[in-house]
Amino acid sequence: MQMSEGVEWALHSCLNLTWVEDGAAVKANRLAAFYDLPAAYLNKQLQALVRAGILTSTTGPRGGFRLARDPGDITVLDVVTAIEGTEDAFRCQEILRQGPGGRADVDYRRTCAVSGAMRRGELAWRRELAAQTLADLKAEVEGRRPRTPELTRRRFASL
Amino acid sequence: MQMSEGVEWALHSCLNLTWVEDGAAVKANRLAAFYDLPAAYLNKQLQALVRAGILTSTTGPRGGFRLARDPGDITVLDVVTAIEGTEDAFRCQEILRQGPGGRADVDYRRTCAVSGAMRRGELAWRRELAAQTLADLKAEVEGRRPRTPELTRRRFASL
DNA sequence: GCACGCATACTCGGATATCCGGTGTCCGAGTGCGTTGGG
DNA sequence: CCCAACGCACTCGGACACCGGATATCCGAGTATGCGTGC
Repeated sequence: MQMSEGVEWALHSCLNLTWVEDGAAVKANRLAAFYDLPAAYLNKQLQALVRAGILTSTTGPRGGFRLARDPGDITVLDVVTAIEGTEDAFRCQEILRQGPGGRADVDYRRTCAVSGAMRRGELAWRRELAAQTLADLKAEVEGRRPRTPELTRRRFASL
Repeated sequence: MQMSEGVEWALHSCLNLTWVEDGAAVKANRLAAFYDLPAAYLNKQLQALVRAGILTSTTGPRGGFRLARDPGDITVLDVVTAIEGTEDAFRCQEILRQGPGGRADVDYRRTCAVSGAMRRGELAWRRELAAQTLADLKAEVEGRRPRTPELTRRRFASL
């Protein structure tokens, strides 16, 4: 079980977008160059963020990506599910149906004890990720490295 | 991000092992037939449980697998990590190192805010899974379906 | 009758193929900008 | 000088290869059993 590395890229890119001058669109090209990532592949991840309503995209010259809403309204979970999808990591195959007393008309994803235990785990995971917004991360970074906003803008300008 | 289906097999198989007569070993063959699973592949998962110290194996005639310790001392997390491995789903690639002010001598897996957020999420997940033991699941099932122990033993006997 | 040794069948264990989703790349559709020509 | 229309360069968007890990399988190593033989 390993998460797509696109999640890390997406989170950092969204964070960087909180520091650009308000309203300015950033090309996928520059977002990729920021961390020396493959541009075409990062573009694919950004598209997923657009479909999820986290970013908005503009085509043509002076186009690019920008945050679709306030950083305080974007949770870490939003970004993760945009990339990884909404389905749980643990997919109950309902193997109990093949066991003794297994019924075809029972939804074992709800009744199976094993499935329930795993679901509780993922629920805790989601709850924790949903409790943190991009604004929280932004504030944490700025508290630790105050020059980050300026450095970020400068780096984008030089790419 | 999807978990190996072996996790579901392992959890159900361990649960079944809590219901066999004390001290009896069950062949991988029978554990697989219980839910109509591919025997050779389930065997591979059971080996992982043996390496993790959750099961003990005996070769030769009358051999098979049995629980290595009390069901109350086996957590759901133990089984999951035995199959999936101990490393986190989110692997911080430390892309900050390529950004402005990135240092080669800093461990960004500890200092990066994004990495920290993801780590907190997985910690909550682990904590939840570690809070539930096989004994808990066993009790839950027996409370809901009292005839399960008997049915399980009978099914193993008929395979 | 009993004990020992051996052959045997049985089970786990790891090495070996196959398949699928993530990774990486490319070219086409659509659009805003700059230019240029005319009024 | 101002405006409009055109061409163009630019960017996103989705379609197309490639690779590593999960899935699935098989055969060999090791062992407890059961039998046969000798005492």
